[in-house]
Amino acid sequence: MKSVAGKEVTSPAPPTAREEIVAVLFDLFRRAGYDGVSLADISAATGLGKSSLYHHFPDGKPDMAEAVGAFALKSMRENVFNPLRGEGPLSAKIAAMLATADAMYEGGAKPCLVANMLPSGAAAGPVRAIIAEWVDALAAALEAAGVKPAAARARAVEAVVAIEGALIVTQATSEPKVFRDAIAAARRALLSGH
Amino acid sequence: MKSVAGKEVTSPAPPTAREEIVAVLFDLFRRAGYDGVSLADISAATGLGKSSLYHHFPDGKPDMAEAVGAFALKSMRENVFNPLRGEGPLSAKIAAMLATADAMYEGGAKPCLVANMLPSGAAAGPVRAIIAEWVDALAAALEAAGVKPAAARARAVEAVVAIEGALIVTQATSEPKVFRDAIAAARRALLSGH
DNA sequence: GTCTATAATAGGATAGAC
DNA sequence: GTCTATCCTATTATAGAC
Repeated sequence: MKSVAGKEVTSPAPPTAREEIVAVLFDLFRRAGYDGVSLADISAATGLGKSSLYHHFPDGKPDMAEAVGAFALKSMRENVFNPLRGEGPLSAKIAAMLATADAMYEGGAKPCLVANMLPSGAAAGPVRAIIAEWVDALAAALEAAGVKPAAARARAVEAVVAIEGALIVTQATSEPKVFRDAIAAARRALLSGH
Repeated sequence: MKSVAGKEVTSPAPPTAREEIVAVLFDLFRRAGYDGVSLADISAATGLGKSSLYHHFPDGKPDMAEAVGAFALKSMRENVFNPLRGEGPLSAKIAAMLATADAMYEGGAKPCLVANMLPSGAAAGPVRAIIAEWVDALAAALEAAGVKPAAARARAVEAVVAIEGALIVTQATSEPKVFRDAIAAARRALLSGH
């Protein structure tokens, strides 16, 4: 059993050492941002010396950020985006997505990697992809349930915006209720008319 | 004429040197976050040597962050929160607030200081106050227009969440439409029933 | 109030042994 | 694959002249 992004998942293959390290890096970068994490921090959190880190990530910190971005994107695809594309009623798919998101962000207690990587510009590709694919997957699910493309896209954007905004406001205020309410509001907005 | 937070404002008194510096610091910190800005960056942006900076901010970078936080809070109070508390119809107050916010964030092109200061924890007091007072001011305006306290607060939080989230998503996607749509949606949500 | 010069430290990165 | 030791640079901060 491995703990990834705050959600327990089972792995088809035993995780490599590198994957274990990346999970630790993910936690560091999403909490403090790229510029807020030093190699000393990483060394302490992983228990590895700097040279060991350079063995796994030859290009150093930027390399680590890319690995974390790819890890986060893969994790979002598997746990959040793909379930939206499956069969079944829209309400079930939305409920599954929101439950997973709630778990990943630990009810708003943990910030979003996307938000905290933005100022540095590190791993910009995966960061952009996470948002873009989230919107795409949501819009596709709404369309599959009969919502017109333009409206589906608008609702999808609004939902992702609400979740990202709620994470910022929850971090700023330490009020988990803000995140809970945002999840509930997103569910209502996404399912209105179903 | 001075340019502050992207919005032209007139000052009752001539701005002190320190205030001019803080305006530059504000721009740096909100773009790159506390950890993404070095004294060398600040020296280059202000044209001042490091010793001059320590003359104005004896405690160094944390001192600068506090000054920027206080500046941002003051700016938000004067330009965003206070207008919400005045007389007049709700629609006018909301319109004024959204127009000012749109100008300050330059249509979503510039990020929010709050979001980018969060990971470091610098200036946490002012950062928290900006969000809390924004919600309070909005809720008060809604209540003054007859909305029940609980509903007013919920709508106020949703509006601030939508704006903060739209700034994140706009930064991530470089799609200014996301921010424009969020402003429009916030206006509709805040005025529903008026 | 600003400058030049200088510390002192932290940060990122590498070499080479095991 | 990990370690110790080392290197170089950036970064923060201070001293003292003007």
